[in-house]
Order: sequence, then structure tokens, then C-alpha cells
Amino acid sequence: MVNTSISTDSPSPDRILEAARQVFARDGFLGARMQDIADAAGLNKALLHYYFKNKEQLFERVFQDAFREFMQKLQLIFTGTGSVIEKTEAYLDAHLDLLNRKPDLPLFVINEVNRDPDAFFVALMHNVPQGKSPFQGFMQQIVDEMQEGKIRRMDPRAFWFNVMGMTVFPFLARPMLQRFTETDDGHFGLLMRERAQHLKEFIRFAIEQP
Amino acid sequence: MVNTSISTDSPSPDRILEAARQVFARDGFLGARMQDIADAAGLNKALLHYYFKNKEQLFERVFQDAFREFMQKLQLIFTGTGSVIEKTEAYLDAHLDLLNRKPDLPLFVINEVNRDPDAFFVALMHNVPQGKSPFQGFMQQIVDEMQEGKIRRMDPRAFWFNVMGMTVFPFLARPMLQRFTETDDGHFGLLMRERAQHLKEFIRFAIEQP
DNA sequence: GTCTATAGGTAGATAGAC
DNA sequence: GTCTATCTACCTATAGAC
Repeated sequence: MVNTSISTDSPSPDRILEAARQVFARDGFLGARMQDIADAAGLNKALLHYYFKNKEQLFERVFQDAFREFMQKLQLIFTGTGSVIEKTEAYLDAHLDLLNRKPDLPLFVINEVNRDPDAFFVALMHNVPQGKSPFQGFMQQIVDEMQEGKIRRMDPRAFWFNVMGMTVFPFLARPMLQRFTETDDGHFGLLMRERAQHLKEFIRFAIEQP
Repeated sequence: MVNTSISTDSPSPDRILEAARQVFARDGFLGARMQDIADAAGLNKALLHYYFKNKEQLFERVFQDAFREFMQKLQLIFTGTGSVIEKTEAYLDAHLDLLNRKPDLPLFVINEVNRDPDAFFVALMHNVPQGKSPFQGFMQQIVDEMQEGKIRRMDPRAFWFNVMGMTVFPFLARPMLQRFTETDDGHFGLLMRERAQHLKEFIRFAIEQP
């Protein structure tokens, strides 16, 4: 019989981080209680504070761990070779795969970034130590390809807002969108798994120079 | 000399609602303190509880008031006449105008909907008493125009997720997007004011049958 | 390292005078 | 209607035994 809950034989710090990830993602920073995290990790509050000085520090650690996977993928895609459309499609595959595996991550990240933008900035720099953000190169590449006539002219930032918005928003607004469109959980999940393919076509038509 | 803060001669319930709107939008439901709302409204906690039984009830009232303007506009646009592209463009103008006037509303709404989806559903029904959601008709119209060959074939829900995501997401992820693209407040505001025009073109290319 | 017990502080809600 | 003072509950964090 495999234990499907948080493994009881893993070291305490790991058990705590996994439990904290779940509770913070579900309840947010303010809504999460150290007691709940302790219960989920199978230990008590005092031991939580033994491993992590306070709630804030535990949260920052959980947030950075959660954000790292995303940033590393972005780094890899945007610093690689390929056209704007190829990189955009690689981003769609990578991010939507991550989102479908961890659908509660976006709300978690958005709230933390708005709660403490400076702490987010530190996390960002921590995960992308190189001086220049990988986005800057990508933005320049978009401008270049527009001048070459490969894609339609538009503000590169507006284009990126579009791509990221279409990718992430359904995971943020899921309950509202399901009510609006009368879509049950099963169909919504299907739509999200088909979403990378749909967005590739949608974006290609929107930006490709005929 | 005009008093630019919350008018001190307006009735107390109105002063409270306006103060609560600001504090809830800034701090969220859990982060907001009744003391802060009382201070902002220029009265004390006891009087808050005199007018509104508890924090939850005050919040629900504020949320419904905030959501009503949005739903009424949607109702008007989607039940009117016009093609899918015309209705989409009317939506972009209306929603982006609202978002630019109240940029902190989306995070507020998204969090409330995720915090208590059922309460949101009640608010939705309260603001759109008619049995059928205005979206249902619009979704059907999209399918019809696709069959007529006026616009490209795609899942109508996916299309709507795209439109709404591109519209709302920048206001949810503003601090993150500004860091990513190294855009200061002034330029970001400009991008948002130009956004309706940009999205009209982007979406037209994405869906219009050549 | 792990626990029980508790200190300390905060915030929602109420009692009761005016 | 409006206020001051207070109750009550909860939650983070720590003290201290084992």
C-alpha cells in the first residue's frame, strides 16, 4: 500500500514545504494557518518554528521554490535559438503543461506579487542571476522580425501581454468562466489540455504577415 | 475648497461603502481591517457594526455594487444587435474603459470569486435576474457566424477566454509585467489606454476569415 | 528534534452610556 | 445615531520539559 499523502519518512523540512505549498496555494498567505500546515505535515506548530523562523520566511521559501521552475523554463526558451513564433509556441507548451499540473499556482503568484512586489523582485533576481532578463532579448527579437516584415507591426510588450494573458487567465478566473460559459469541470479541463494547440493557431493568424 | 476625501456630509452608509470599497480593494477581504474602514469613513468600529452586521455582509455589499456596473454593461452589449466582431469591440471599449478607471477591481473580483464561488454565483444571478445568461446567446452567435464562414472555426469558449484574458490579465499581473518588460508606470498606463485599439486589430486578424 | 503549554498581540463583535 | 470600553476568539510565536 503506497502512502498517497505526504510521505511520513521524508525529512521534516521537505514535509513542511510540501504541506505549506498546498495550504498557502489553497488559502493564500493571510488565510493560511500555521496549525493547518503543521497538521498537513504531521507535526506541531512549535516544530514548524524550529525549522522556519516565522510564517513570512516559510512563505517566501515556498514561493521561490514554486516560481523557480517557471523562470528556469522561460530562461531556457527565450535565450535559445528560433523565431518569435517558434519561441512563443515553446512557451505555450511549457507554461500550459506547468499550469495543467499545478492549476492553483497563478492565483498564488499573482497575489504574492501584488502583496509585496519588492519581495517578488528579489525572488526574480535570485532565480535569474544574470544581469539581463531573458525577456529583453526576446522583445528585441520581436522588433527585429517586425522590421524584416516577418510578423505584423505592434508594440512587443502588448504582444507579450496578449500571449501571457490568454495562457494564464483561464486558470485565474476559472470559477467565473465556468459559470459564464456553463462549462463543467471535465469540459474545462479538456479545453485547457487543448489550449496550447488552439493558442498556437490563434496567435499565428494574429501576427503572421500574410 | 472642495473636499477631495470621502465627503463628510454624505450619509454614513454611503461613506462606509466608499471607504470599504477602497480598503477591500487594496487589502483584500482577509487583509482589510474594520478599524481601517472606520478610520477611512471617519467614524468608529461600533458604528460600522450598527450599519452592517458584520465584515462578511459589508464585503458582499461592496462586491455586488462593484460587480453590477460590469455585468450591466455586458448585458447591454451581448443582448444588442451587431456581429461577433462588433460586439467584441464594444466589449473591449467598455471593459477597458472600466478597467482604466478602476484598475484594482480585477484582483478584487478574482479573489472573491475564488474565495467563495457560490456567493459570487448569487451576486451574478442578482445582477442578471433573467433566466438565461447573456453569454449563452453570444456563444451561439459565434457558432452561427463560423458556420456562415464569417469567422474562423474554433471553440467559442476558447475565443472568449482569449478576449477576456488579453483584456483583464495586464491589470492583474501589472507589477510582474512591468518588471519583465521594464516598463514604468507612465508607459504602462499609456499602453493600457491604447489597448482597446490594439486588441481590436489583433483579434480581427486572429478570427476574420480572409 | 519533538513535544505541551502558554504568552502576547490583534481584530471582529458587543454592551451600554449619551 | 454615535461614541468609549470591553469581551471574546483566534493565531503567531516562544518557553521549557523530554
